[in-house]
Amino acid sequence: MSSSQSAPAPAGRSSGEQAILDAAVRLFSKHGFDGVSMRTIAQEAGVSKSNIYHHFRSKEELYLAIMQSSAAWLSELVDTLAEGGGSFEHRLRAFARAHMEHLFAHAMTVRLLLREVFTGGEKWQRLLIDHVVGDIVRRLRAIFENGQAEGVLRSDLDPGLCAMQILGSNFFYFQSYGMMKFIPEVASARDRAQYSEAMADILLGGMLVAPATAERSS
Amino acid sequence: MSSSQSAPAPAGRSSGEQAILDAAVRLFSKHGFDGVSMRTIAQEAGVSKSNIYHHFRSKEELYLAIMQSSAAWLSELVDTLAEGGGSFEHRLRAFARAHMEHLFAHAMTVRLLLREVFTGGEKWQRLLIDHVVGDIVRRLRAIFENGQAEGVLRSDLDPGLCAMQILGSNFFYFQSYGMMKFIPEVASARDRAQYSEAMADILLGGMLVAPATAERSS
DNA sequence: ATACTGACCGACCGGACGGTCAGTTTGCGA
DNA sequence: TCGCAAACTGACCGTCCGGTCGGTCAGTAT
Repeated sequence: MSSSQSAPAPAGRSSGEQAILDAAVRLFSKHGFDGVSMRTIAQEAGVSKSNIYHHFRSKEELYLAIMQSSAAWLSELVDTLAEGGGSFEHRLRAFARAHMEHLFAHAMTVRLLLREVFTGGEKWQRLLIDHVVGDIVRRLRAIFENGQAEGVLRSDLDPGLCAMQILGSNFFYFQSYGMMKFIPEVASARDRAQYSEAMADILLGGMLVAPATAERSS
Repeated sequence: MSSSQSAPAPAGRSSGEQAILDAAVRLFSKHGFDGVSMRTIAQEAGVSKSNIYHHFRSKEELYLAIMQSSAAWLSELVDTLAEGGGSFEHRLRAFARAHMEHLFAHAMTVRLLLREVFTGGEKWQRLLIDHVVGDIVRRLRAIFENGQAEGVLRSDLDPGLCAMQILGSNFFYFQSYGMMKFIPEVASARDRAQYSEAMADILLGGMLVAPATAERSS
């Protein structure tokens, strides 16, 4: 859990610069922008504070660089999420499971971006959505639209809304994972794969024992 | 949206102290602990910085006081969430809708606590769970257990896991609300009541058009 | 009048903050 | 081997931070 989880190195980065980026990602994802000082980053990276300013104009620019490369990196990884074929149900289960693994495998980066997506300013939200979130939503939505075209998915459902259900379930699980062990009522959900499977069961088949094709009443 | 959203005033609080608490809740919920200075709070509350230290020993204690009263306050409000009777389906829909309204009606307080629940230390998580989150989970779980006892809810589902689905959906919606307008694919979900209804439709009846009672396969 | 209290304030403290700058080291092509 | 740019450093700057201190003032019980 120590070395390799960070953004790519597109241009030739000096070892020092890379150390700075690694330390910054680690610290910012844990404590947020305001909770990390340049001195701490420098110390953690094993370089002088001045050296950071040699590579980055300001704290904001460093943060920006991290966010951008993280976003770009995650965006590429999203490509691997929904590459499979098979039935609608199989594709949806595969996507949900892959997305869940994806979140935990790159937890640091995800947490970093999540903070900005949920509490950041509009400009950041737009950027992140355009480059990361949008891709995921679009891909997932496509699965649901295909499902409707195949006649397998209920035609009265909004595909975008279905996508929200899957993503919401996964993101909430990801965010809650650390504290789930303190809630005995849901402690059984600590296994990711098991949870993902159960979630798909519910979303696909519903909760009711006698499925009356769910008439919608106000 | 200006005056009354804050914790209760259990003991006789001076107008100054209440102003401090109000300002602190507003600022902390927006910018987090590290993003707010005592000077800003004092200015926003219309009192001197020293006055804050007359009422609270330190910044941490002020934050603590806010979190505790917010948690206690929300905990009381939860009582109103699931007071109804009726069928399982009706109770679940009512809870989901009430919880959703609850989140948005007290957005500031919710955001304040959410930050600590998701990214705070273990001690804070335990406290918040014991006093707020636990209640909600337990209440919701009870609904599902009743549903199983009535034979309406599928017996192979874990009630705690079902609760996670409802809560996850609502919390994710709440957190994403600000940025949903930027994602055209889900822009149709901007209406809370409509979303809540659609979510309940999916969770209750499932997504598939031919419900085969969802055999679970690995 | 006296003594005491809680609410409140302006001035101030040491230290940490983001950021700058003059200068040294290092890697590398000519 | 020289030269030069890039990498890197330590000392330093002004500002803001959380927190303290001495003191004012209205109210109030004696």
